[in-house]
Amino acid sequence: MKIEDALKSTVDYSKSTSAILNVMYTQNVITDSFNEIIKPYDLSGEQYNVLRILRGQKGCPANMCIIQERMLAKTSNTTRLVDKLLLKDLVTRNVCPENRRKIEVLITQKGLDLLTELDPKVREHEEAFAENLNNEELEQLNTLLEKYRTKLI
Amino acid sequence: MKIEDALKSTVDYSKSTSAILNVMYTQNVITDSFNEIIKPYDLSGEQYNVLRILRGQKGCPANMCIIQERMLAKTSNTTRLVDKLLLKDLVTRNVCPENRRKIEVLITQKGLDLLTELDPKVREHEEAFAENLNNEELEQLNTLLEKYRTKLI
DNA sequence: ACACGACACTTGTATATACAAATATAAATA
DNA sequence: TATTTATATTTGTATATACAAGTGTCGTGT
Repeated sequence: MKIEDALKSTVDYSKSTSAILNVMYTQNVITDSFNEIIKPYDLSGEQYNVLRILRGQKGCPANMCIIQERMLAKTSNTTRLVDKLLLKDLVTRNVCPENRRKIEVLITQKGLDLLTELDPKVREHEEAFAENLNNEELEQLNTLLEKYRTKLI
Repeated sequence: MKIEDALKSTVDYSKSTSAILNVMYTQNVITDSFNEIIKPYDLSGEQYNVLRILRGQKGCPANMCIIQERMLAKTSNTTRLVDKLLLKDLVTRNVCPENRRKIEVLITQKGLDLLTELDPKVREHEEAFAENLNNEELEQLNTLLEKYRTKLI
């Protein structure tokens, strides 16, 4: 569906405007659909994202800075996200003994089990969108988005 | 920059995963850069979006439903967004006399003037991203995103 | 050793997102 | 006409985003 129809616009947008709106709107569609998946698990999308980052550490503890720079939204508040995960026993949190400014965050077995349970559903979600394109188109989309967001100076 | 580098991932993602993350991350880059533009005007991105929708009505009042369905994020709370705009005298709000369930929201001259001032900056913002692609690529990106988000049943 | 600036994280406040429940009005139906 | 159902909007609560200010710790230079 054209972006103009999705947003019920009566006028056509320029290609530049369409591109911005297409990215923004597509992200909203993806997020809405992803929220459907994790809703039963009492987990927010950002909390899931943090858990994924922690699992990616493969046992090596992550401090707040590392989590922050791997998150999609660079400005979200990692402290409070980890707080929520801590309350659910999905992570542990300890002051780093070598550098007391840092915090060591680790995913618990309960957290890992939750991710394992979600894995097939998340994969299905990704595939559902990817299947709308053939392999070449999917590659093109990735290349174009990487190029599109390039900040020149 | 590849999405793996942007998110400091040590492993490569599948094309399906990359696509999701590319859309999400690109949206964040766009939003962050747009927020820079409107920050001096004491306006949030969503508030700007509502003002744009109201201007698009060309004098015809919009009710909450109309605003909602034209917004990028369908689940945002229109009532409270309009509240904020009302406090800044950027819109007016009245109960519709024909159907007292509905609310007639109109942009004020002050709101129109603000948009006029922002127009060149917003256009520049759109162009800055669009310039990373040539005309054919930009069209491709739009087509691919429209195709990508298609929900099949 | 001490002061100073940098670093890592936390806290506070405002706004926005997400979802459910509540309210008010209009339309449909018995 | 009275009751129910649908529509339009508001309100409440929890979470997340955005940004600024605050706290504690470390590293460096004197």
